[in-house]
Amino acid sequence: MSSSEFCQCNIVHEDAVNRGKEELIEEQSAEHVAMLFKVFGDPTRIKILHLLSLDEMCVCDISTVLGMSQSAISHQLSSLRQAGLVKNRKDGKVVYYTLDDEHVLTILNQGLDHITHK
Amino acid sequence: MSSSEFCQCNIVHEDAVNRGKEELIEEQSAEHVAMLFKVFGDPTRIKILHLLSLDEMCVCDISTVLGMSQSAISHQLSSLRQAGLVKNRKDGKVVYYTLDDEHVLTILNQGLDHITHK
DNA sequence: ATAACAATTGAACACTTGCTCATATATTCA
DNA sequence: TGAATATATGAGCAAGTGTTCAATTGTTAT
Repeated sequence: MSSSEFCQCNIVHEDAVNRGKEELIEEQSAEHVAMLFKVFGDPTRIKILHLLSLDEMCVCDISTVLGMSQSAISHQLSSLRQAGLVKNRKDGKVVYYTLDDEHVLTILNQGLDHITHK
Repeated sequence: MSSSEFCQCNIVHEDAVNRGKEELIEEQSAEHVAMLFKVFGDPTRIKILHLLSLDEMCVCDISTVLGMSQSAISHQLSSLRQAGLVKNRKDGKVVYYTLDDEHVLTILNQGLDHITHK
């Protein structure tokens, strides 16, 4: 019933703590998932993902629709690409972006669903 | 086929842009969803949510399991509470936390699913 | 080759975030 | 009441984020 270096409490619930320690998600997984969600955690990126769920779009189209600089959009697309949420194809000077798979859309919709049914 | 103030491109795809503008997610919704995902976008909060999916836990238990200060955990629980992801009940000096609904767990699992099947 | 141009990239900067430390609040018990 | 203690909160700070601005890359057309 002793306390740890991190907690001055005397009444740690041992069974809950032990079970927690056993089944604790791996550090690596926690960071990986957090990184994934972090990418969804910006309104500009949400709007981009939503747009790409409608149709393939080039950088210029997206920046026009969102009323933001092409550079800002390009930076965000870079994040989305790195996170594996979008992919692109090049046609001449123009680069077209699409969602990488529908799993991405599922997560987005889950979020939209959560905020509307609350 | 003209450019806007935000984009120097000459070849905007009008139909894609118009459709995008029509169906564009509302600013408010985009920010709301982003805020939700942002809360999932931290490894500590992921671990807390995962722990709470196993069992109700008090602040002290969580800080013991995660090896983090009680203050740090309390701050994070405050974020989670504000986002409506967890709720608490008070029993004497001890405050027990649980997930607010299983919708929260669904989103978390969706994320875990995504990173493992990739 | 040279100009034009869609997209990318890097640096800089304001702003946000997650922790620590110190303090406050609230409940229990002597 | 006063001491002990579980949790919450506020200030401060190092690290991270999203935008802008300037410069670069890679492709097309003259």
